[in-house]
Amino acid sequence: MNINTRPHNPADSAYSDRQMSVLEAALELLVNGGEKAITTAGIARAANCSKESLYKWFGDRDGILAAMITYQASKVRVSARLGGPAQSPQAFCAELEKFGIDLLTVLAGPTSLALNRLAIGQASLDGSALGKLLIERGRKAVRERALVLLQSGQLAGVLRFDDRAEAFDTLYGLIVGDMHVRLMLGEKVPTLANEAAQSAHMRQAINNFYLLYGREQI
Amino acid sequence: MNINTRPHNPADSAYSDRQMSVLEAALELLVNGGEKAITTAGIARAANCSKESLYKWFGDRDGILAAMITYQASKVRVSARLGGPAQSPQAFCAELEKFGIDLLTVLAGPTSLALNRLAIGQASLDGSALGKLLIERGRKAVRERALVLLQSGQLAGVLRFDDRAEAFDTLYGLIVGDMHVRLMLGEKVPTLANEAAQSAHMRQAINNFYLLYGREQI
DNA sequence: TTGACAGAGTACCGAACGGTACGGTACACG
DNA sequence: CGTGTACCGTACCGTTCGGTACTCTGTCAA
Repeated sequence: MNINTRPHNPADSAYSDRQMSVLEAALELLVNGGEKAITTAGIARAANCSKESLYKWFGDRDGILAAMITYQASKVRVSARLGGPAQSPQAFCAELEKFGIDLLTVLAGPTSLALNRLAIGQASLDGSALGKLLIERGRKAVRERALVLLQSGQLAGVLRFDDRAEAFDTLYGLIVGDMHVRLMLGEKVPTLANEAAQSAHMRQAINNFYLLYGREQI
Repeated sequence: MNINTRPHNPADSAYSDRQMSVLEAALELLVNGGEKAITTAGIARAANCSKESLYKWFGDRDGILAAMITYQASKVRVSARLGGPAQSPQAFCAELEKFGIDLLTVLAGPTSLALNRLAIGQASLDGSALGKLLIERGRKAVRERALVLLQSGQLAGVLRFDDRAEAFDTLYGLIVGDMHVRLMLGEKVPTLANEAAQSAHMRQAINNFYLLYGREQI
């Protein structure tokens, strides 16, 4: 059975090399020109393939958009550290800061921004299929990674909390704030302009998080 | 030559009653059907006006979208309390909680969500005009309100911080977190499902904020 | 060699949309 | 009463886009 004969199944993340190069071209179009630039003719031209192949592989235009999200999510699959329980507090702090930097880097990346804009622009009163896909494939990954990280911090005696999810929400809010929305709206966020500002913001966020959920009192 | 036929309007509303009713109809279309539903013919049909009038009043389709944002922002103009310096800590806490509830209520409102989706969907690599407008007309208002609120808290001796903007960012992150993005993606956020969950979340956020920026140590 | 097949390239179709033009109507004003 | 004006309703135009069909070329296996 050829791989091409199972097209529009969202759970199927196995794309052929040709299909991946097509999705790559489509992502570049999206990043550079927004949703308006994602036309079937445009993708076919940019990827040197025929429109007929696009429809055979992805079903319809929505299938292409969904495949773009699935493909990009499978590409960014972060190195999910296993939650090793014991480390020094300093090592854990560095781990936490690395997570924060990674989070901001991903959220501010042009491809992530473009896909989030795409899914949000499509959403309406009823739940958006692209939005669901983005949450399932993209957001849950970083959330899971953060949850095991927090748990390892608790086991190592660095952190103290009752509700892991609540602690994660707080951490996320302290790190990201409204930066994500502002970026998606096209604003130039000064916190991310240079390395120094970004590092200062991250230290501030982590410090506040420690004040709230650190084991030692202040 | 100004076409505005309302000489003695309040300086704020630059739109005539007829134009406002048209914008109201356009907003309803947007809320119910997303950006795709904002067609010139659709607006004209829903508002019982002619397409020619639309183009005379707003220039082109983008002008209609911009007018929708401007009009909605002028409508939601919150009662900006003047920063009265002295209150009891309890009164200030209630004020802060009221601000948080208002903030979440506005952000989760269908019209605000639809307009944010619209502006984000239009944004691209270069800054979006709608995004700038939304930030300028919508976001800055609540930010200013929060800043004077925080300052009054500092003057009343309840809060303690060096950088007002930094404190506001923290407060915003604690209250909103990633709820706004999840709502825009179409997710049903359980924190906003019922009054109890919302109130609990708000108390948690305010409490954390006090732990970070309250005057008395814990 | 030949047949099957995947896929590129192109032409085409119908629908929808942005924008314009025009006729008809109500109303204000002199 | 005549004239101008604002505006509605509708018809119309050019363009674009999603989706389909058809032709042609390269590849591979029997």
